[in-house]
Amino acid sequence: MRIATWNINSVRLRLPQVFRFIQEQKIDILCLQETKTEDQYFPSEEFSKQGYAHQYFRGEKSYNGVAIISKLKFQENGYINWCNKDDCRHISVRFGEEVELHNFYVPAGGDEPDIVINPKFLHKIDFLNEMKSYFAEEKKTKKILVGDLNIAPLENDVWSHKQLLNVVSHTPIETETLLDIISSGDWFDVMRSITPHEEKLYSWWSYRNRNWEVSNRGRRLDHVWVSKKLFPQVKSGVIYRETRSWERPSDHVPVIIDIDI
DNA sequence: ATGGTGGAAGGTCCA
Repeated sequence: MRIATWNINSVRLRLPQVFRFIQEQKIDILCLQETKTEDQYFPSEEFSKQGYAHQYFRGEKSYNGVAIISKLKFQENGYINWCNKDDCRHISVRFGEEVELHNFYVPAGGDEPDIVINPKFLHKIDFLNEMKSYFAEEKKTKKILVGDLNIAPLENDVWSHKQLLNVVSHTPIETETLLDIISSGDWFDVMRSITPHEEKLYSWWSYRNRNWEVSNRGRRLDHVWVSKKLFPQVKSGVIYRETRSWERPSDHVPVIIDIDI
């Protein structure tokens, strides 16, 4: 089974890229973030025609929005309004032999990494703390967690650890909290579990850098985690960099895993 | 220290 996660930054604008990706890469389950559209405008029929009949999505106008589209049948598991906000940052489904799949879009957090003066950063930290208590509680269920977590937790998840230490996405309070969620929830960070920590890994390159490929100032903001007992079933994982060179690309690229389920 | 670009809007907010 092939599962992918991709922050698409408008699913309607980039529908052709999504189709190209899921066809070429033979994706079974695709998790999208930043769909940026209300449910009534989600391109549901178009996905059905491509063979992805099973869908669960939750969006709003202009901002946020998550979707799971699948060739395989699943049951809707629901969603959580983290931080008591109905802002469409999470959905989950159950498929196969009782496997839970969570799709997250964690708040970006604004520019200023200070919870006192920046409410967006406070929201991000609160969101992470809620994730931590939620996943630390129940570890028996087999789980997969994917999404744009808007944090690059390790030194080689950014182009310059030193220069980004005070930049939102790589500050100690964020990276430490994210690593804490991973360890207290018995998660495996798939891409890092199969890649030496000395090796740079990025899934996002800013639009503001015109020559993104040459400057290569990326960050690993997009993640796939699996619960400990599922990890032996993971066969491969890849960050699919190619899409960043496509016409009118998203600033994020997909992360793909193959897992025996 | 600043600004650079892109999306949904049709203001500006957000990333």
